[in-house]
Amino acid sequence: MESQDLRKAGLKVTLPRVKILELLESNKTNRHMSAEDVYKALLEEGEDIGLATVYRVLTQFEAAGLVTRHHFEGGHSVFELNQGTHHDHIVCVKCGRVDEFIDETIEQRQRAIAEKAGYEITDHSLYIYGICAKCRKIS
Amino acid sequence: MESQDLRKAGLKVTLPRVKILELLESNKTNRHMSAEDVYKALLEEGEDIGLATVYRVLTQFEAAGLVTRHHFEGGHSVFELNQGTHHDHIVCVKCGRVDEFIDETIEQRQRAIAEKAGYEITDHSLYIYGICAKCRKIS
DNA sequence: GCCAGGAATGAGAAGCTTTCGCATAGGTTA
DNA sequence: TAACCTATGCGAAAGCTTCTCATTCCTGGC
Repeated sequence: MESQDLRKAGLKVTLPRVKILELLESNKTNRHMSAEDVYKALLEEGEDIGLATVYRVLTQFEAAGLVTRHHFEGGHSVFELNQGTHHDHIVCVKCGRVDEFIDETIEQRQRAIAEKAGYEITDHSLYIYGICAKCRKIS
Repeated sequence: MESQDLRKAGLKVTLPRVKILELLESNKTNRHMSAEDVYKALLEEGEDIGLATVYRVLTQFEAAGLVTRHHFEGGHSVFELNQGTHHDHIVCVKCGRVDEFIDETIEQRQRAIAEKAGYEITDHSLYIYGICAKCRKIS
């Protein structure tokens, strides 16, 4: 039940928040959605939710730790529901396809590097950009 | 001599391009400048170069391989002169300080991951975000 | 179940970075 | 040096994100 998650996060249970959370949880195929994507998907469902609200809600979700915001190249952000474990991303520069991966070796090295540089690590982002198998066949 | 670099890159030797390249080469302390930074620095030098030109020139430099464009969090880009070897970045979220590091282990792992996922790697970006030693003392 | 009060929403305007269009100025090559 | 073509500067415009504010909607208490 989504309303429980919202309450736990200290957020009022409102229709836009429930709908957006439902959408993110149901969207198994494309787990990485931009604010615009979310907005359009809601419109198609017949929900009348403003773009400003989508941004507000997603920002609140991020603050509450429910979603993670990724800054991809091209100047726009995508949001992803936090479920399961941490992972990094490999992005196809041709078709925008996003794959995920986890590599504990890299994670360890990052922690070691931050420590050596005197940093207290708060976050990290690793993106590999490339051309996926499908796009390589085409071109 | 900067004009040689420009010619080699297939770019006409114009005053804005020379000035921007000089600025990037001279700026040893802050090697990561936003377009706005470059624009302001040029104004302070008395050069009358438009912001649009700064963007255009930096984009051309990027295409020519002279500089690299980094997409930091916060929705703006910074540019860095390509000199020496590839490296990644660790950014202080408090004061904006940027340190660099190289880790061959991580590089190797990335290549292996891309290959396994069927990608032909074109680029990658690794940013570690944290709080630097100085900022940790303050707060 | 209903009401009051404060928080959330929607719509449009505004902010920010980045790009575009066009007339003018500036390199370049012969 | 002259003519050609490209680069520049300026303002406008685009794209994403945030803000403003009147209106609507939850929530907790009755």
